[in-house]
Amino acid sequence: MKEKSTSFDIAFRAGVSQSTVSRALRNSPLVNEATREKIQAIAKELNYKVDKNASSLRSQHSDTIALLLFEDPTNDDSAINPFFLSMLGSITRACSNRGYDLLVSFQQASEDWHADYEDSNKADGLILLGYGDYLSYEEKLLKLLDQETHFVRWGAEVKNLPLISVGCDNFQGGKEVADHIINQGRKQIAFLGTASSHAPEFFDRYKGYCHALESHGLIVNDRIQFNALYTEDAGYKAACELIASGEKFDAIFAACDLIAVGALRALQEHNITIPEQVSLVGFDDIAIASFTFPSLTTVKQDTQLAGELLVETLLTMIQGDEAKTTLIAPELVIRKSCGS
Amino acid sequence: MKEKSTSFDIAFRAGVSQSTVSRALRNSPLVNEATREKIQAIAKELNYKVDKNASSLRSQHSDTIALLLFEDPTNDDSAINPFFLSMLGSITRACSNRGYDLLVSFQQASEDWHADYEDSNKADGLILLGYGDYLSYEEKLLKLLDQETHFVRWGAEVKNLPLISVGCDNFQGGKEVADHIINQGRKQIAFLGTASSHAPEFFDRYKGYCHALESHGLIVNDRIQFNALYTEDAGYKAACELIASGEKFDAIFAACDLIAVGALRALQEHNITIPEQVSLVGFDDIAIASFTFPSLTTVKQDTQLAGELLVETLLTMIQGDEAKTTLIAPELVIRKSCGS
DNA sequence: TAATAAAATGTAAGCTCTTACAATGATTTT
DNA sequence: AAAATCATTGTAAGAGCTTACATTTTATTA
Repeated sequence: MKEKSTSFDIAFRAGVSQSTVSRALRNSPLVNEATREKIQAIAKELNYKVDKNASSLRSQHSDTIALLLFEDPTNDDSAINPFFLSMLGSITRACSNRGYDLLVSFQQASEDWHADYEDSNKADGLILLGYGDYLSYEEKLLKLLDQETHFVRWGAEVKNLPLISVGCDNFQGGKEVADHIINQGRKQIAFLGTASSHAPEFFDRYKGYCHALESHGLIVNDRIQFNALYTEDAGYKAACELIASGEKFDAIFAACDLIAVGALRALQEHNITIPEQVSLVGFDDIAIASFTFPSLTTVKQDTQLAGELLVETLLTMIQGDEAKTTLIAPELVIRKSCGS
Repeated sequence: MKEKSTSFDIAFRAGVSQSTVSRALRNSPLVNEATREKIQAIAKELNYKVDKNASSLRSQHSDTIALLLFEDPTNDDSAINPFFLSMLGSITRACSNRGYDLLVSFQQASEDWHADYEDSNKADGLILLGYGDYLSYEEKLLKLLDQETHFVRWGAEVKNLPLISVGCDNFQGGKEVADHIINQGRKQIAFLGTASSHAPEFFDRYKGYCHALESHGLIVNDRIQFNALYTEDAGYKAACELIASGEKFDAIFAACDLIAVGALRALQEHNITIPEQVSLVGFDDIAIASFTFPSLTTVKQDTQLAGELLVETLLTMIQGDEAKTTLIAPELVIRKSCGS
């Protein structure tokens, strides 16, 4: 690299002190307008940019936030759930709109990700993203809390921890799905996902589904509930198990679109027609959902809004203000897979 | 935040000088093993992390790279082409495998993105990503070159600029597509994309297509070539124009999958059957491609490899070694949309 | 016109590390 | 036993900025 100029070079050329340069470049009201313009002109001419490291070191904040995306360890490192990719996109935009830089990093929940970004002053705060088996890293969250690290999570609330998060109203979403299916006259609605707090989002969707069933006088049948986590493959397998079980079912509620897509494949391979014989509904509304055949009825989570909110909430915390957990309203998107 | 400990605190507790702490924490061979272990233990106990800003400032490198993703300005800020999202994922992984942090940022080609990241020492180098109308920012690339900034681009080579890039062999990909379609007996193959150097990738695909046509004794017919850039909407519109033109065609080569998906929609709305009446082929192999109905024949670009290569190449340059431009082999993925 | 207030600039400390260089003690060589 | 070598540690100088505080200049008021 060529020799870089420093604020001293600018100061020398402008005939002022270095501190005045520093102030001028940050548009401090303390400096005379003429002086400031002169300094900024010289800076531009020399291609000068304030050194981020020096600046952050001195001021003790980096105007940077770090996004930690937790990957599904069962997933062989290739595809990331498109839903999170979409979140990533909106978070990136939200940051840039606010003049913040964004550090992105993929993590395994099991690894030593906590205690890194903010402690080393790489970032002023963290966003934690991923379908969360928060149980498996509750201990790390506690440490984060203990260190007074600023962070927000995407996802469900965690029982009795005072965590700030932004999430979708999964219970409501699950309820709307089940209501809709029931209103279409289906009675045996299988659930593909997980009814355990290891996947709190799925669990909440499941609870909403149960609630709807019960309020329509239907009973929840365990024998048509099969476990599946996050991936298309898992969905495929769960659906195969469901079919093989011999249990009757006339609808499937998949806990996320990827699972639904896998289930769709399984159903088609078994020549089960959708929506005639079986209704299928997913959750997330990833791009793929509108292209499957038949197109997939699902629940849209507004990722654009979610990204904004996550960043907004985190910045509030960084500023030292009180932030609170927000719930985003889900939106049922009706397509062909449930015989609209 | 709580009071953070510094290397001096560690030094005090360990009864050594601060410089020894600094060495110990970076596993310098200069320090005695017993001393090092003691220091590292204390550091761990105090939750100490080396301050990234101080470290980068002093050493003049940040072990960080910046990814600039150029958005299509015609796109109203919502969706990013899934292909690039996939690249983003693989780049993130490649960085983290090498212990580098990654700064991600979306940019409009028109804006003042150059001269920022490396000049301010935020990053040691840049990766430029996006379907590139490099003409529109040639001037900025020149400035980057002039400033001796380290950067790699994803995409086609640019005429006579000495730019290092990693790209797909688009010519070859276009050729394979056309060869395949022709071998299936189709003769009037429309092209939806752009035959201009404003979108060099598309142009190369087009040239490959032309080459294949000619080598099979077919002539390239301008009247069934319609402009479309990057988006599904553009693909839809271009296909509509094609249909409205009244020209005969029995196949469509779309310059990217999103265009193909748009074209698919247009064809279906006009009750044109695929692949019976018209074969349809795309490019990129985004996730959606395998879910359309019929599933989309396309050309896969290995994003996993591409990410690795981009990072690898950039790091080579950062180390001061000679790096060279690489071309990735395209792979034709045959599905149902061209009547395999 | 002197006293006071306001605006603009300068001085210097310090943010936390890395690293060249100097110093120490232990070990080996002659 | 003195000289030379090696391993380990310490000393101190920045890297380039921000900011509290001091100072100067200019405008305002009595």
